[in-house]
Amino acid sequence: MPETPDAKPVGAGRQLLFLREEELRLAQDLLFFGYRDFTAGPDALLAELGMGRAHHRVLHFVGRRPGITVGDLLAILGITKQSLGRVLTPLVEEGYVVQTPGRNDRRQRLLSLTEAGQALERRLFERQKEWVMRAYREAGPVSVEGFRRVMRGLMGEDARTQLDRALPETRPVPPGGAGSRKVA
Amino acid sequence: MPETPDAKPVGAGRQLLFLREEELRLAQDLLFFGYRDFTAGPDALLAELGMGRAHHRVLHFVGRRPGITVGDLLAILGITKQSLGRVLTPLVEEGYVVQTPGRNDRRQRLLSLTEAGQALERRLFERQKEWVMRAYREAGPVSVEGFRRVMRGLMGEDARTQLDRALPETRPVPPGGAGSRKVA
DNA sequence: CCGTTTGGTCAGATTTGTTGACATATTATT
DNA sequence: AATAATATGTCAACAAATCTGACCAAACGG
Repeated sequence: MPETPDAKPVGAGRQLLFLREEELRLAQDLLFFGYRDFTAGPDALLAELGMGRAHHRVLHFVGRRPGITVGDLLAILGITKQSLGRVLTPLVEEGYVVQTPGRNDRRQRLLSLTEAGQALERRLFERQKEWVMRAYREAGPVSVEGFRRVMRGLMGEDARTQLDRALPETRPVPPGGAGSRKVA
Repeated sequence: MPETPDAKPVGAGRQLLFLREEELRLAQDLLFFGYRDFTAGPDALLAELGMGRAHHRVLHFVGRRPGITVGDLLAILGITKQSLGRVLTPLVEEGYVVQTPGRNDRRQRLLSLTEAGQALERRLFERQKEWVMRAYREAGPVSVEGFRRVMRGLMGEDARTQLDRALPETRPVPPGGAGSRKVA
């Protein structure tokens, strides 16, 4: 918390206020341009397949949490089930995503990627990976850590909770193999 | 540049690769959630006025570069003039933006915000300002600098150029006051 | 058995983007 | 002066991704 410039010389206060405002407008610019160009690579690839960004998001989050329920996916994406349906149904029909009934609760349709789904998600990921790695390399590890902290701060409470649940604790690679599939 | 782990023990290499991939997937998550929540505040306000995010972008960039030409705005936004038209025309009709013919080239319609436009843009900005300031405060100045560097790295060449042209060099406040209104 | 939850679906609307074709005014070139 | 190029606007049709509202079916749970 820097000074609240009320008793300060007026010129300096003005300058500080100006800088703060300019700083924040710059943040707006950076987020607009950065996010747009961050998504440009996958967008191009998706367009060739007759898909859009919404499909990518589903592939991404299903890939991230295999066996996720429709309800949880809806909560993460923050959209209605009708909107999700129009993207998810084609993905299932075209063999990118499978739905298996939950064995505790058979109303649930647990979602996971097929081989084709994993392959497609990977192709999309690779594009973004190259792009992000370039930015990370140019900026250096300290900046990357700062980037992560600020981005996390830009998230609302709900999103933070979801992110933490999605990534329990940078789970280390299970040395034995694919053995630790508990809970659900 | 960190090590390029080619001659390293295999286990460590695996681990590094895993972390790198997980790191990058985390970046995807952060950008998705962060950008969404970053825009949520203005979106809500805009909805009340029957406008959308596209209107905000026009108000933002016109406010940032008063007197900008339609062509330059199109280049910044990266959309077609038809798309811009459907957002810009209402903004002009409702008195948020004015078009004044360029005095060098009278084909141009130089865009700037009216008083009402400035007021609206400010209301939108204030919401985002609070949000970003919270994130900035929580993260601290070093992280903010890192955030800026990474975001800039995520931008493509064109966007970087435009950003630099938009903000010639953190122009200092003209000490005389509001006297530098030339051009139009 | 009955109410709730989980998920799906149909229908219609909105916002924001796209192409393509043309029109108008103004500037630049020949 | 005639012609070409540029800056902008506009009409029409279309697509992607969201929304709301209504309704249905299967399965769970008391």
